[in-house]
Amino acid sequence: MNARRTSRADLRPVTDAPAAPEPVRDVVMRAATSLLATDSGASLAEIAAAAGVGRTTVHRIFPTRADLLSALAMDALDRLREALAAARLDDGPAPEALSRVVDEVLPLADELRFLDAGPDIWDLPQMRDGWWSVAATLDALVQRGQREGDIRGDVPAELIVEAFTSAMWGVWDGIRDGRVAPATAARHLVTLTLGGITPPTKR
Amino acid sequence: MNARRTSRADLRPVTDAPAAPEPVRDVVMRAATSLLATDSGASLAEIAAAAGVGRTTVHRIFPTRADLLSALAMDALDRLREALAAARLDDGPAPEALSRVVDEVLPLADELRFLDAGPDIWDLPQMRDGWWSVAATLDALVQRGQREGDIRGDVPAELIVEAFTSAMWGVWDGIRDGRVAPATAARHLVTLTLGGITPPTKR
DNA sequence: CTCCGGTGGAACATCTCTGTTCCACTAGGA
DNA sequence: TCCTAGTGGAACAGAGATGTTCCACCGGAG
Repeated sequence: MNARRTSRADLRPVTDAPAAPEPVRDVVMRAATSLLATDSGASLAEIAAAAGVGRTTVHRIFPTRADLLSALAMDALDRLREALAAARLDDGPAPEALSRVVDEVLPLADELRFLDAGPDIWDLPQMRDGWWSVAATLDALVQRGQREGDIRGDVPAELIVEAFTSAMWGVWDGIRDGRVAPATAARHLVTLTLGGITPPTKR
Repeated sequence: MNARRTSRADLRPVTDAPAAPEPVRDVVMRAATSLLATDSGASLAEIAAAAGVGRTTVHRIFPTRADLLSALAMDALDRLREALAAARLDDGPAPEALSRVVDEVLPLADELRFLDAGPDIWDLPQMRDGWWSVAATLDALVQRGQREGDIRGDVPAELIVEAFTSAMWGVWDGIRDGRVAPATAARHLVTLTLGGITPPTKR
């Protein structure tokens, strides 16, 4: 399959690349991501309509609804893992790494927002496992920070990770609903996470 | 209706109060609360079964599913408002009031957890309005703290409230799923909220 | 031009949930 | 004892969604 695609591409002159037609699969997934973000109960018919394709076509690519959700979940997890990789969790002091996590993950809001929608997605074992592994990665980061004395040790790492990730979800929501300014959200979230609400002058 | 109930009660001797039979309505609401907390899509049939009553009876009390959800939402908001009242938001420094909020609200997890389940509940205008007013109350508290110099002013109040409430939701989840120890959760959450993750020794 | 893969549309069976109606039963009060 | 309100069960219609099948169409490759 890959070979065939490659050979076809090679036949074309590289110069006037005719705006490679986006695979239908991707169009459907984008539409689903965007639709499910605001309406977790969106039916396959609605998703198909939003993607501009027939319901039959959706069904040909994703035989069941679970297949579609699963593909979306895998995609989301991939992006998340890429973001964590880009944050270089093992480099430098843990708090700085956490700050990079915010910078890398927060912009993904549009593509991950749909996750908070339905429980259907979290019912997928792959999703639970994948998320668990992400949380475990962050756990390890926080624990490293605690060992190295850069993160307070009097609060369990799991609770820190839980509060941290939840705060990020909340800020996503706030951005979506217009309660939080997108541009400065990352910086403020980092400030809060590192220093809490106590003003710097009072410590 | 109220009068009739009162007069009946008055006829009984107060001494051997025969364990007043719990109104069916309350039984149903409790069952629904508990069931929806883990399965937002629970059908009325499942809820009725969990409550130990017939589906017909549920339907007699709550003509439509929306009526039931609405009643649950109102109940949850009432409890939340009571908790905020008990936290005496206007007394003393704002950070201490916030800390009391955690102490009062966190134990409500069992009764409020079902809120994170379905979007159905948040679609109710009463729920959105009610929650909005709760958030506004917290906003005001944070702003007071900022005016009085007890809460940092370089982060918008809405973002603080957003991150704070989200962290609380997250800790609820963590408790439910066994990732977070219930007994110490409130204290740790307060510690994090006030001081962030930076160890006290490093400031 | 012809063929053919991919597509869209229509129709269908099936399932599940909701909301409604009707009837039988039972416990407690008059 | 009889009556009645409240209840539970069964059955029904309707709505919506899913998954399947079949067929017509179109555009590009040969």
